[in-house]
Amino acid sequence: MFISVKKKKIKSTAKTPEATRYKILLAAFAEFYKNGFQGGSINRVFKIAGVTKGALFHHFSGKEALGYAVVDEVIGPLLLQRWLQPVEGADDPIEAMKGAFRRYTKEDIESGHFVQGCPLNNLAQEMSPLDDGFQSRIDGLYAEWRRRYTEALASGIKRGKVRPSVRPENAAALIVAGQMGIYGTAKSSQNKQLMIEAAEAMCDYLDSLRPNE
Amino acid sequence: MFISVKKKKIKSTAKTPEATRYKILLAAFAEFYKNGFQGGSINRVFKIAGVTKGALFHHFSGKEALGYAVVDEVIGPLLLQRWLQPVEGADDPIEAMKGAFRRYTKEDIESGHFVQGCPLNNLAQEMSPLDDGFQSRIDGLYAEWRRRYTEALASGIKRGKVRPSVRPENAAALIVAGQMGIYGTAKSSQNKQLMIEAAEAMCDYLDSLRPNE
Amino acid sequence: MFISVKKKKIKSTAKTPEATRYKILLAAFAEFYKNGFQGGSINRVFKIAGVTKGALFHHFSGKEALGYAVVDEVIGPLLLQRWLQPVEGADDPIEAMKGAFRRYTKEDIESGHFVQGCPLNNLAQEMSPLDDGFQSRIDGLYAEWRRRYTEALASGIKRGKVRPSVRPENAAALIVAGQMGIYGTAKSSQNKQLMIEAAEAMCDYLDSLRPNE
Amino acid sequence: MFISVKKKKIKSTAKTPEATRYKILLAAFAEFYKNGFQGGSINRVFKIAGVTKGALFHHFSGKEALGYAVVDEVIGPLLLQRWLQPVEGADDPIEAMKGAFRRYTKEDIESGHFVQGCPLNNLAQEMSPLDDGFQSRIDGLYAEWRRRYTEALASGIKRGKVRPSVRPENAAALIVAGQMGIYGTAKSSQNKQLMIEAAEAMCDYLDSLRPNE
DNA sequence: ACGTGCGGGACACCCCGTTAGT
DNA sequence: ACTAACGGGGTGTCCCGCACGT
Repeated sequence: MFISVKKKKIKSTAKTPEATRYKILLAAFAEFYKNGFQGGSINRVFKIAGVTKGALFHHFSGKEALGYAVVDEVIGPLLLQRWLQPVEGADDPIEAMKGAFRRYTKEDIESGHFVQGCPLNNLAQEMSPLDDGFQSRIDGLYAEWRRRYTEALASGIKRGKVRPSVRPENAAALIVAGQMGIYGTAKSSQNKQLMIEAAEAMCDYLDSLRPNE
Repeated sequence: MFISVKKKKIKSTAKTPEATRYKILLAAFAEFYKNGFQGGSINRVFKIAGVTKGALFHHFSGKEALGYAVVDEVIGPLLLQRWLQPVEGADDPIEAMKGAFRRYTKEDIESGHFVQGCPLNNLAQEMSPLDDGFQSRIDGLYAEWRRRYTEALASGIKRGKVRPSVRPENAAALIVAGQMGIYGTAKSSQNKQLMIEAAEAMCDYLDSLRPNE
Repeated sequence: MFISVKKKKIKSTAKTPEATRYKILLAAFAEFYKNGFQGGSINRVFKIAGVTKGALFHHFSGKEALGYAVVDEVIGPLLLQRWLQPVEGADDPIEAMKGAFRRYTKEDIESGHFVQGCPLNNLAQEMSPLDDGFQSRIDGLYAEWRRRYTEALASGIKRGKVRPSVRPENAAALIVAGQMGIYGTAKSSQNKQLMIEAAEAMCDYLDSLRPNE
Repeated sequence: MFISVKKKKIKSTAKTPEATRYKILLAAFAEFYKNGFQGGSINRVFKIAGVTKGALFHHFSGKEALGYAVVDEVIGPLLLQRWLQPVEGADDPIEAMKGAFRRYTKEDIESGHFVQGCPLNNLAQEMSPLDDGFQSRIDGLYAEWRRRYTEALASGIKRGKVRPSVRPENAAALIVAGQMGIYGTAKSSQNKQLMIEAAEAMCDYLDSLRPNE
């Protein structure tokens, strides 16, 4: 080499902590979504995120903390946006639930995501009995979900949109559980048709909650 | 030592290969039930089974084969006995389903097993997207389950025990999925009351399939 | 934001570099005293000192330099004050040595410090064969100690307070070594009584250096 | 390659568990002797021993267990052979102690081992305050050492070889402690001459225990 | 049919040090 | 003078599976 050009130190150390942290979070979400929490690898997480091990451990104190952050900061907001906001303040809760349900099952079938199931449900099944931190976080999300559906049904009863003999708590419990079951079934069968069938039956069930005219 | 007496090999190796194999299988079932397949440890399995690693690898070619055998030889028969036989040839399928459902949810609540969920569902959620061997075995079991419930509902329609407008395939899909969801919910909430509520709602749904008289 | 008001940097960084440096030094002393140099953690040091890693590396170029500074600036002065000054210019060196010895063994037994041994000895045992920088510093301190005790004994001989057949170098070597050994024994046995016994024997030895009257 | 010669599987898996175990033990002794227990590396141990990590963890459950085994199975016997057996049943305990002392200090000076100190003392200084398992093992060895020296001195008094005014417990405590101190001093000063001087002073002290004739 | 010494790779954690910035 | 993001490498641990023996 003739002329020794001073290597411009690109060295994109970057110092954009929020962005770095979020890259890690998203990579961890994907890793745990695919391989589960126990099967997920921290080494793969930081490689996929394109950061170093040091950066990961700077932002998260360990695998557990990373998992908790995924629940709190990724899965929670996702749940809120997908399933809770659509029924919030809806005039006809049954219609709103069916709408959200049809929309997202369709989306997940088309994108192929359905074979990996619901991220929240996956973590719930794997980690709830093993780790209290996960258990309380996950149960908190489900409880909130049930609470809002219960409210929506109760206010639907008041406005004559839902049959008065329906007990909102029980129905909400079944709706949420059924949803988990449908996603779980679809995942284990890897069968779109089956998902559609179960979704139709769920819509039939929802319709059965309407007042007999 | 003057005379080397051949030690009489009492060595209660016992030569009961079937029993050995079954001990391993049960220990593996318990281990995977508790920690999942990926989180489960072969080392713990053979220690709990009270055999050596060599014995385990003699009977099963590896962790994967052991997992498959657990599905085929432990979980499958369990499923059959618990959920399929009670509705087999029942006069009133809805009553039979409700009966099985009420009985086993009660049992699992009392024994505390409910916090660990359904063994089949656990494996399904964890391994279906990761391993085709598990996926096909598990889906086979669920498919059989749905098939028999579909049949039971169809024959119920013929005998006037089920409303003719019910589509048996869809209803069976929801019943099976709902069951998974209810067990999953109970596991992640660790809440008996919630399990009872959801079970009640499921029974309401089943009643809604009866003919309007 | 229209007008960017410069936040008045109250920021009590305090700009007291000497104080910061000393806090780090003391924390490092404690950490290395407890866990050894290799087992000691820089991360713990700066956390205990209540400063950041950056501050630590600003004042000390690395772990090694920090360790050296602990020897030079903490352990050295401590040694001087405890063991050297009391015999400095003493009329009866044997009495002075016994006095210092009795006083500090008593103090360390009462405070419980004796179970952690002598900071200098600890570092000496761990690091002398591994690192020349430590070795020369530590040996320097011991050499100074022996030198002063040798002098004290020699001048004691001149003044008739010490038996002339005593070779001051050898006796000083044993006194210093014995002291190390006694602290080491006490530390590994965690036994006060043993420390007292050995200290008594040491005092007997010192008395044996007096002239036979 | 024309003729595919079946590679004779030399594969010296060997299956000589005792030999393997002992190789690991010796390598661990050397590693911990040189770098201390905390600074010592399991990775280096099994590489030096010429075995694999699997073999190491088959024979020892972890670093701690390996360290304990080094104390029990290497250092203990060494201590016994070097310092305890020579005074066992000796007619003149003082002569026997001086003999052992002169012999081994000479050996260690010539071999150069003295710069690494006494293996037992090293571990004692490092680990006694940090780990109860080490502490009790090490203290056990020292206690045994003191016990036997105490006995030897007591029986020496009876036989007129030791001055009756000597308190055997105290003297034994100082002898053992002094020995530790001398080895420690030699190690930290890396100075042969100093070791000889201190050893001479120790012999003088031992002579001072004889009856005044 | 079963026991065990052993192989080697992956994992989570934690460490010390650097550097761009304030 | 001091901060925090970040770089990587090393550590002890544990795991699954093999192969030789009995």
